[in-house]
Amino acid sequence: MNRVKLVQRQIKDALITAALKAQEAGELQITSLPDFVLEVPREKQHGDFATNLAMLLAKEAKKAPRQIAEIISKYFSKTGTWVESLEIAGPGFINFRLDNSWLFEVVSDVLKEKHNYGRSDVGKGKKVQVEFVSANPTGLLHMGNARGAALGDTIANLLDAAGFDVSREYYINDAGNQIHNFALSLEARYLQALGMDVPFPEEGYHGEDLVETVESFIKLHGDKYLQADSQERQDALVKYALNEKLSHIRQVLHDFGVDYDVWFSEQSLHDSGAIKKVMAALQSRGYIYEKDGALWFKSSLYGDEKDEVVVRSNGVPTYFAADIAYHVNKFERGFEWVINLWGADHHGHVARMKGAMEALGYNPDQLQIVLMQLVRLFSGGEMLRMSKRTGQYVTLSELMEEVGRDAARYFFVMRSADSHLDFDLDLAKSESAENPVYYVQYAHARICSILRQAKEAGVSELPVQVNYQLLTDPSELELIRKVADFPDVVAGAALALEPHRLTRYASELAGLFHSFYTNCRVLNIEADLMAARLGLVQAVKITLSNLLRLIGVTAPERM
RNA sequence: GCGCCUGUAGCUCAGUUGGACAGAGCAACGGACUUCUAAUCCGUAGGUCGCAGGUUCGAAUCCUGCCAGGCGUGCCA
Repeated sequence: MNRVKLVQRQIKDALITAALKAQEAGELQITSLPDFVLEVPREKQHGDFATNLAMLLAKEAKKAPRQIAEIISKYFSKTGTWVESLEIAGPGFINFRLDNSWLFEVVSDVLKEKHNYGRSDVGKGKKVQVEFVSANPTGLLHMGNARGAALGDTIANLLDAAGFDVSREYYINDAGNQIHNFALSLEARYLQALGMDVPFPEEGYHGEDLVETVESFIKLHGDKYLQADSQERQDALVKYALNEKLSHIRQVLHDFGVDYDVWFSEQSLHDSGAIKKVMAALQSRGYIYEKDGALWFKSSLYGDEKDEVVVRSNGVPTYFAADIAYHVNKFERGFEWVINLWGADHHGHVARMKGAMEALGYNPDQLQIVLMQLVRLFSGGEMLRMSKRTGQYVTLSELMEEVGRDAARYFFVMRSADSHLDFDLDLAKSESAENPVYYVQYAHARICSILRQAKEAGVSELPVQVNYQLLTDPSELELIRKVADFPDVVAGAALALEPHRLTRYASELAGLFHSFYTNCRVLNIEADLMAARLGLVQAVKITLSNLLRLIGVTAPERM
């Protein structure tokens, strides 16, 4: 259990005891205690913690909140808590001021836990799956995919740190219409490359990368497929290109720091009969009907605007049908929490997907879709227009070349998923104060520099007993307080699936360190104080590096 | 038309289950380097929380209506 939680629980217990005593004494007319909060006030003057208990009791006890607060504090016993003093303030808050000693135990905790500091077991080993990116293997990864990669991977890291059993998965759309278009595009490029004047399909993939794919195909097979049957030619091209595209995607994501546990093929759902099976199940439960020669799922029962086709009149299942089978497969594999990251342009798909799960007897609440809004790229103050259809877009590998992996990952995680992301290329690559990534990394580098010099001076080993009571400067205490919050920040961000809380916390922690750094010297001071500060600085280093690892950003030793 | 997301300081955005005078970074202005990295720190200034109602001890947060922007509304994925 982390220190903050421990301290909070002690105060809450003491509050409950106080309220019950007041009730027994007949001073409070209540039958039950509300779910009150003990929170950290925004204003430092309001103490270390504050509770709204008295205000929540006002109605039932038929007394003014401040009066109730008086009664509760009269019966409040400080023994067994860190509370030094308490006061009644504002409309009826009870504010608590704590003895700073509890903070010093945090430093020892961090030094003991090292790279495990921040981890918790709130997930209780529950099996959770995060599916993200899942870009069509017909082209290169664009900015939307990049944001998905950074967010998805960080969410998975967070869940892992919060004690879930996490699996990362990539769904390969290697079936359906887009593969057909892919085949036609490849064939056209192939024939063009061999000197034939054939038109390029309107709905095809116009990207230059396909020309290169076909060139390497020709290097391998020459004009062997020029005379071949069109179907045979397309099959050979698609097989080759899918493989090439997928290994490329896998490599780029790996370079971005993202590695998957499972790559799941859509085609396998067609081949295994899983789609047919799940359609039959829906049909027998009465959720399917036929209209205009096609089979429809009654998604309008689940808040969808209208019903959705699952099997086209030509007998071919739609993407939606495959997706239903895919999600059934996920639940069959025993995942208790299934998380998907989708672009906001797929939001229309959410209601029917959850509806299909409900129709099949699964709990739709166990399927959670995180929607991310679109990314806009800015350079020189101008927005870069992008179009996937014409193949004109900035790819993930280009972005990494341009701004580096650290800045890219940090920037994508910085904003909450449901806000539009304006990605400023100039800012991301600027090596200056404006760049938030460097601000955080710099704090880590500064600490490493201190520790290097401590080592050279032969003072890096902390004595067995360090007297942290010597840390009394406000900048020291605030810094420790922030370090103490880390486990809760991680657990909270994990459960809410909100990785952007990490970057926010990162800049706060780094900021407090930089203030401490200007206020307090660490080296060449009195030995006992130096030991205490070295301990603190090491604890901050551990916290920063654990934090940056979650975001997928490096913690440099020098800058 | 309908559905989802967004609207908070000049700009980019936080604001966790409703809590005390609404926060940060950048930009602007003024300061701080003979001592552990100035990619830093300290300070000043800046807001009718899109608009109008409602719910309550209390609303940026919940409800209703309206306005603006994005996305969706395919037998595409």
